[in-house]
Formats: sequence, C-alpha cells, structure tokens
Amino acid sequence: MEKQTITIYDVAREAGVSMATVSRVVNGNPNVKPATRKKVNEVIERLDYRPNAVARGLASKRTTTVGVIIPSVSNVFFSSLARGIDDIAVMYKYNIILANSDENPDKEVSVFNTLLAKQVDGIVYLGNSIAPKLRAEIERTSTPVVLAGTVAEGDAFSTINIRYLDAVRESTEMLLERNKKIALITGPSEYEINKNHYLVGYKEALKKHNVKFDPDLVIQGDFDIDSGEDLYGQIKATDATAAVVGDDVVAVALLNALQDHGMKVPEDFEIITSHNSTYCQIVRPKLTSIQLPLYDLGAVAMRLLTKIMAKEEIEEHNVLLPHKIIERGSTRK
Amino acid sequence: MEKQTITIYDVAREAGVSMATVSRVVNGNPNVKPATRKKVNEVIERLDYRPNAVARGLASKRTTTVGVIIPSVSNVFFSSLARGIDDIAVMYKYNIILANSDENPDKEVSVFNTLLAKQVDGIVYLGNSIAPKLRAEIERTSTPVVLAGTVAEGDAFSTINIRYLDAVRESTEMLLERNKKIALITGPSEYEINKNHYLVGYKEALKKHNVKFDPDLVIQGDFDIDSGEDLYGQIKATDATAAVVGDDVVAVALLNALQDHGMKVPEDFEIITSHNSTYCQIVRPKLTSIQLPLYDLGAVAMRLLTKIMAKEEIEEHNVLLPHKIIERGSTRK
DNA sequence: TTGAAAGCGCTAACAT
DNA sequence: ATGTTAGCGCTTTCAA
Repeated sequence: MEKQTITIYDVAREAGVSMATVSRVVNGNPNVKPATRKKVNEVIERLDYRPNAVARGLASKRTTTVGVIIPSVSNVFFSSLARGIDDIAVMYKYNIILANSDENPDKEVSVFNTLLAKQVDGIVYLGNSIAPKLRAEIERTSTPVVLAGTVAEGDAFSTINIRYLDAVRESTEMLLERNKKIALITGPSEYEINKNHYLVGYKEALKKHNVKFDPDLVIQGDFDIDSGEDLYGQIKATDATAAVVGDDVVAVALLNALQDHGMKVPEDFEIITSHNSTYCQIVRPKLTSIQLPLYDLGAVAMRLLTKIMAKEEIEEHNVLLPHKIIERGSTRK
Repeated sequence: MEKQTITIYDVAREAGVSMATVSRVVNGNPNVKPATRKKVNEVIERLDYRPNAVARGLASKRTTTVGVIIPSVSNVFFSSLARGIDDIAVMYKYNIILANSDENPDKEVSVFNTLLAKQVDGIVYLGNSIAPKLRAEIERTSTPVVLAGTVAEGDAFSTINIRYLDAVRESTEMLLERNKKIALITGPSEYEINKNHYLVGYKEALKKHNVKFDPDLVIQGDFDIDSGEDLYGQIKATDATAAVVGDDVVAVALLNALQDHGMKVPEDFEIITSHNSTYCQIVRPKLTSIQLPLYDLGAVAMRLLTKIMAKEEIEEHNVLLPHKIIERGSTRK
C-alpha cells in the first residue's frame, strides 16, 4: 500500500489551526504568534511533513527552478560554468534543470520550450553563439534569459563574457615580441567568436606591430585531439614559429605533433592556448594560456538572473569579466 | 503588462469543446474523433497554447522529472555519466534536475530532500560510496533510486557498476608478467571501492602469481595533480617498477614526476591507470588504462530507473557492465 | 494574529 | 466520443 502523503491540511488539523497559518509558518511569514509557530513546527516535525513544491509552484507561479541549456555536460569548459551556476542557484534557493543541446538549433528550441512548459523562473543559456531560431524564441517569451560565455551581437540580451578580442590581441602581441609569423588556429569561421573576436584581435595586434596580415596563417576548422598531424602539415606549409590556439585540446594535439616531428617547444615554436583547462598543466611543457574565469562566468550569470527574476534594477546587462594570461613553458620569457 | 497565460480552458472555449477533450488531444488519447482533434490542434496552434507541466504534475502526481545527485558536474568522470543519464532521460521524455553534492553527506541528504520536495519521479545517485545518512533517507522513501558507479554493500539498492575487482586483478596480472614489485596507488582506504575492490583485486593477482604481498607497496591517500613528487618519493622508497593507479590525474602526476627524475616510461617503470579519460591520450607516452563505460553506466542506470518508475518487472537490480584494458605506451608489450 | 475561501491549470474518474 | 466535476496541495487575497 502506498504511503499516505501528509498535506498542509493534516498539519493544520493536528495543530488546531488553519491551513493559512501553517503556510505562514512554513514560509517564514512573521505574522504568526511565537506560541502558534512553535506548536505548528512541532506537528510538522512529528508528522514529518514536507511541503509539495509542485503544488506550491502552481499556486504561487514560482517554481524556484531555473533551466540551464548547455552544449554538453561532459564538456569541461561548459561544465565548469555549470558548476558556478549551480552554486549560486543553491545559494538563492533555486534548483537547476540541466538540458544538453549539442549546439543543435532545433534541439535548443525544443529544450527551451520544455523548460518553459516546466515553468522555470529563468534560463541560463550556454553556447558559443546563439542561433536565429532560438533568438526568436527568447524574444517572444517573458521568462528571463541570461547568456553566459556566449557571444551575441546586439543588445537584446543579458550576457556575461570576457573581452575575447582583447585577450587574443594580448596573446598575439606577446608572441610578436619574438616571432614574425604567427598562426591563428580556431574553430569554424561561421561562429561570431572566431570571426569577430579571435580574428579581429589577432589582426589588431599585427597592425599595431606593423606586421602584414597573411591569410595563410589563419587556420580555421573543426579540429580535435586527432588533428595534430593535419595541423602540423598546415603549420609547416607556412613558416610560422608560433600559434595562438582557440581550444586546449587542439593546442595539445599541435604540441604533441610538433614534438613527434622533433621540434622543441618553446625553443622552435611557441604556443598560447585559450581555456587554461587541466590539460595545460598535464602536458610537457605546460601550456601558456588565456585564463577565462569559467566558474565566475557561470556564477555571475546566475546572480544576474536572480536579480532579473526578483525584478531588481539592473545596472549593466552586458557584463565583462577580467581575464589573464598565464605564462607557462610553451612560451619563451 | 504581463502577458495573459493561455490555459486549457481557453482552448476548450475557442474550439467549442470541453477541457477534457483538449486534455485528451494534448495527451494523445485515441478516444477523440479525428475531426475534433484537428479542430483542437488548430486552436492550440493559433493561440500558441503550451500545457503547464506544473499543473499537470500536481494533477497527475507525475512530474516527468528525475533528480541526479552528482559529486560535481565539473568532474569529467561524473559528467560523462550525467550525459548518459540525460540522453536516456530525454528519450523517455524526462528532464533532469542536477544537484551537486561534493560527496558531503549532509549536502547529499539536503539535496535528496529538496529533490523529493520537488516531487521528482526518481533519483539517480552518483558518487564513490553511499554514506549512512543518505542510505537511511533512501530506505525511508518510496521514490525509486538507482546508484550508478557507486559501490554499495548489500542488496538494498539498484546499482550499475563494473567489476572493479576483476579489472584491477587483470591490470595487476598484466604487470606481473614483467614486474615483481608493483605499487597500488588509490584514494583513501575508507572508501569501499579502495578497500574491497582495488586492494582485494590486487592481492588476488599477487596470490595467483605466488608473489608475496608487501604492505609498503600499497599507497593510499588524497592525491592530485600536484602529488607527483610525493608519490615519486614513496615509490622510490620501495623498489617498485610498476604501478596500478586509481585515478588518471594521479597517474599523470606520477608519470611526469618519474620523467622529471630521468626515468623512462615504460622502459624503467610501467603504469596502468583506471579511468581512460582524455588525459590518457594527451600525455606522452599515452597511458594504458582500464576502460570504464562511463556513458553507458549512466545510460543503463537511467534506463533501469525508467523501468522501476513504470513499475515494470526488473530482472536484475545489480547490473555489472563489461570493462576493458586499453593498452598504450605506458606499458611494455 | 488568524481563518475562510477562491483559485492556480490540469487530470481522471464517472456519466452520458 | 465527449462532457461534468471533483480534486491535486498549496498560496493569497480578503475579512474578521
């Protein structure tokens, strides 16, 4: 036989008060006589009463849950963000519904709508960029949405980011001190972050140092841990002696390929990568990297969302967090 | 002004039918005349009606949401499991509430209870072991719980695991072919997995090969990426020429320390690690590793949970998945 | 300080 | 095949 669920009504009856009073006690409403509060709490304890959050959500139109759309939880880059989000969420008594999108626009729209159906109080979106389809959905809803680590043109959204462009410019300049031919290795050029941040930051650095831009040095595509040989070949075809790389795994692939071919890093070739993941510290030499405050990106995004949900005044809807460049063994001093 | 929410009642009125009929259409109940169904669907489309999952949850006592308790999302080991869980969950129309526990027993109990308050239909627990406090809570509730990748004594739970003991025995035996003194490096001995699986598997292998067990070769503790020197020192104090390591990051730390001290891997020292994470492929030499089917562990756990939630007959509550040993450069052939 | 009562938006008998 | 109706367990006016 199913265990009978204890409701607020049971507590009210046992305590000899009304449901309203029990509700007040449970919700910490101060307008309850201490004696009454004590009595009610005793009954709650005795009956082991637990408020039903679903009923509460229906009645109050607040679920104290927020949705998180993430490319994939198993991607360390985004899961660090997710951890920051959850920690702040818990701090403000929210729970997180996690939905993987694989950066597939249709899936994104689909999970976005199921999150709305579940009546989440807000949504944090994580991803490299925001597809037009999802953009339209977001603009159509009144549920607050914050984008974290996502480059989105225009001012229509609340976003948390770092100045990727500056970070890349600084990295490139650092390499320009000792190198003339510097490769830029990023993901596909369709992404705004690659097109409007990495490439532009790279070009700005060259310009500042009066180095002519050479399109052959820009290597964009879908690379992974097995792309080492491919990249080595492309690098070899130019005479690049250094590279700024947009992804740690790709940087590691390149590093290993260079070393397999007898090249010394950083003596013969310097590398600066972008995400400062554990990978950077595991390989030899350790990789110099741009440091994104991933956890903070998530934490600040969630904090901003709590403010929007509470209808507080927001001073700045597009937050930019500071970044650093961590110098390690893959660059010369 | 707030946008007026469209309810099932609005649709019913506009379509000239009752709420019940709309509900049937929305839920795919076959007892609706095709013409009626069409009419209702048109109105749903026109009004852009979206069923409120919270109301539905309250009325039906099913939320189509499951809770996932995870040590930390940002830990690749567990986030791979989480990905497997979510994929199967989506397949069965469930959503996931993700809660980080940091393997802190009090936090675990706390999140467990908030998940119950949110009326999740089931819970998947991830963690190295299960603390008595949580164990008690789980036994007290009627909400189904499945443990994935968690070693728990007794038959009280539904669990998905691999045969750690066998995997460690096989690894040790592989090393015994070429080595007499093999170190075992794991986390703290309090954890059941270290005490009852790693250590036992290790001992079984020794026994089988008539090698006397030497307690000095068992190195247990809280190691991380910076423990390399410490481990090197301990290894050096014995004359071990090989090691079975319980964690990839620790294996990498050891590998780097050995090489920093001029030792050659695998010529002077062999290593087998345990989680076959990307780390294994990133370092040089690549690490030979036990391969746990992490994604599958999560997927199978969620599949089992769906069966329990649907009150289907379960043939086996303690599933053991197959493992492999992937041979790479840190072991000799 | 407390209580009564009307919903929140939906499902699920039960009738028809 | 469709409609009626009584909840699901709680919050939230409004009154007292």
